[in-house]
Amino acid sequence: MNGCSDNTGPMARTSGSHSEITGPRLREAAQRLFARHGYASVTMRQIAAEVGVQVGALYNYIPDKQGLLADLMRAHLEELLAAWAAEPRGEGPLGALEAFTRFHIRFHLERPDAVFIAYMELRNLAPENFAGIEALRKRYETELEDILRAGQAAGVFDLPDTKLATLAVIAMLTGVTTWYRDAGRLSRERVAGLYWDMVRKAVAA
Amino acid sequence: MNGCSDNTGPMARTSGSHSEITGPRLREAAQRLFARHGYASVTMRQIAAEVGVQVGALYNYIPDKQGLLADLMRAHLEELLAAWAAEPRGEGPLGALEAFTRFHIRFHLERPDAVFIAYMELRNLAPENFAGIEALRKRYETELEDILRAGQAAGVFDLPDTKLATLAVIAMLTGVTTWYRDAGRLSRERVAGLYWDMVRKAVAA
DNA sequence: GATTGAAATGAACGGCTGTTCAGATAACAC
DNA sequence: GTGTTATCTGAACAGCCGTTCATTTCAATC
Repeated sequence: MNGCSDNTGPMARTSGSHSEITGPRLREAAQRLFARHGYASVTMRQIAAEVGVQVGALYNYIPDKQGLLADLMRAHLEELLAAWAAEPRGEGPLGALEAFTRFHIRFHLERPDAVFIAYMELRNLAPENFAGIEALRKRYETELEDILRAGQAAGVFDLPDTKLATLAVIAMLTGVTTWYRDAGRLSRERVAGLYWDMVRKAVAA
Repeated sequence: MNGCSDNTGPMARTSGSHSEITGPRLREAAQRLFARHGYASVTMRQIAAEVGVQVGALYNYIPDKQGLLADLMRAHLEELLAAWAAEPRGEGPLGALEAFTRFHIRFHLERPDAVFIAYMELRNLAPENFAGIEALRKRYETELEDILRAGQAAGVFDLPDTKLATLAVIAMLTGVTTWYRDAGRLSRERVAGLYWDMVRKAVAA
């Protein structure tokens, strides 16, 4: 009689095994809430309510709140690196830079919550978690830096300081997540094209 | 016998009037702690300890924690607008854009804590505070947008979407605060120059 | 030297925090 | 139909949260 999402009465596992349901739902709820209100402001009870479960049940899936945050960030960054690794590049440094630009904007606009967390909650990571996650972030940065360096070496780009240019381009591109809305006047492809215009000109020789 | 900073014994006002000292010190401590650990993670007791005072004393200077955050952000943004209003502009849209670029980087690098708070703690503002502060932020954005629009009209810039270009440039410039360190290899002037090179090329006709 | 009032103390308030765990429940294996 | 095991409940824990306030302290004023 009680459906899976009918929590009007006391129960433990109402129908079928929930282990494969609750785990993902927990991560989705936490991601949404962390992005919306910030890690420190979100309580485990809020997350539990969103999942439709009591607080204690969450600890069947996570070691603690801090571990949950670290897992979310690590998963996001690893997905980012894997997706970029699988992304087709254009020809030469210019083609690679265009591929990176369009990929970065597309990937980030598809995961606003995960992006928000990855950029805003670094300071809430315990030191032992911070190191590994910062390393992943660095690896992604290096992907762009390599492209810029290759273009500089080939004389296609004019960048007096490759490292600074890397950070400037990434900051500019990531900024799109702070204002873009699906209901806005610009499509994602149009936005990516406009950003690519600016990036191309900014690094051009 | 008891110095001002000697808090080994019970006392209320050990020497001189503290009202003109404690207020600013409270704001400085809060700004530093909010920037470092995030608004939600910082407790009033931490702030009080930093000031060298008991918790209750803080409430002689602020209405509540939320009001403290709002005051810090409003003060920062008003200072930003006032400083830009007093900044000498170069000639024409290109000169104005260079002035804005160099001003933005200089101003932001001089106040890393305030900048961090202004960009990261917006979601921790109560709705009634958010509206006013968002309006100030918008006013600053408009300053850059006006420059770009003027340059576009004059044919000096080539910007298919002025609004998007505004947000892209601001994001790129503000990003400098996330990596710049005084002990690094680049001076602030050098950094501003390198960013100006990229901005100039990115918007160029 | 007595009075005043700003400023700080120290303790208290109710409520919320992350986390734990014994016990209840229901799906599954046999 | 019995036993096992994964899963969840419900309650509890100790501790911290923002905020308040009666009281104390002391520079300034008369």
